[in-house]
Amino acid sequence: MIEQHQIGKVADVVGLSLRTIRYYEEIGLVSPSGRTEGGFRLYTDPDIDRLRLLKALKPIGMSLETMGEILEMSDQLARGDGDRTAAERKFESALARALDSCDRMETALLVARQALQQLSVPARQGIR
Amino acid sequence: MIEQHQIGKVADVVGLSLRTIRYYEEIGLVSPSGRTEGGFRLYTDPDIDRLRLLKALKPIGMSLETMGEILEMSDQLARGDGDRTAAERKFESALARALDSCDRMETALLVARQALQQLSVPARQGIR
DNA sequence: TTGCTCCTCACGTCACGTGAGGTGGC
DNA sequence: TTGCTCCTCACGTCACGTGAGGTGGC
Repeated sequence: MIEQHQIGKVADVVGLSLRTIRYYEEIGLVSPSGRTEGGFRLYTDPDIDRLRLLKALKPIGMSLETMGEILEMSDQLARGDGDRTAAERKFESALARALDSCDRMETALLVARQALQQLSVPARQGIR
Repeated sequence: MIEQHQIGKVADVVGLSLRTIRYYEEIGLVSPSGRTEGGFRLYTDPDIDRLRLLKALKPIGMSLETMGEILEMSDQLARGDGDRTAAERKFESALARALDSCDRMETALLVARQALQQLSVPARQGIR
């Protein structure tokens, strides 16, 4: 029997808020695989993996729309429909752009650290 | 004579949009040092430095409110008013928290890169 | 005088946060 | 039966984007 989890537990293990998880469903990113009789959302492990991916990609400043496209392409490749090589190319290029975002973020982080250093140095001089 | 720059040039050299610069003024973060007769904003080099700092700290996910506090404390220390040691302590702790944000961002970036790698590996297997 | 740059509203958007009021399930 | 967890609206918020309609300045 497949393990089903309620939204609260999912939020806990993935590290997203209930609202965020519901919002991702609202915009069509991740829907629960089922519901209880009373309407409680039930998530399977693959559902949780999708949420984990979104949570992981969030910090690089990717829009939810772009993330949705990546998820969709990944699904399509996994199912194996459509034009394989064309789909593969699109997917690879999307991943490449995502990795570029990571690099830009890395640089931005460096700049931020330098700015913070610059800030603390003159302040110290003013005191001592 | 002090160099004055119009908002468009400032936006260009700093890398922020006109709207963003105006918004930062709206919420009290950075105001132009002057205006022309006709109402055009005029920025001096120190104004531009403040904007540069904001631009640099943005990627670490700090709220504009927090950045405002850092700017304010830095100003206060530069002017040298208030309780010096208390102000210094507050400022140092704010900077320390900012550097912590950088570290967390660094970790998040690592997780993002790993997630992207995981994504591309099974996709390739499905094709070959 | 013609363009380009700037101005102030003011509504729209993205990604949620935060109650309000109500029900499900061990 | 009592709590805790979940549900669906629906309005609020943060950090801007995006016109609309109008004026300034080399």
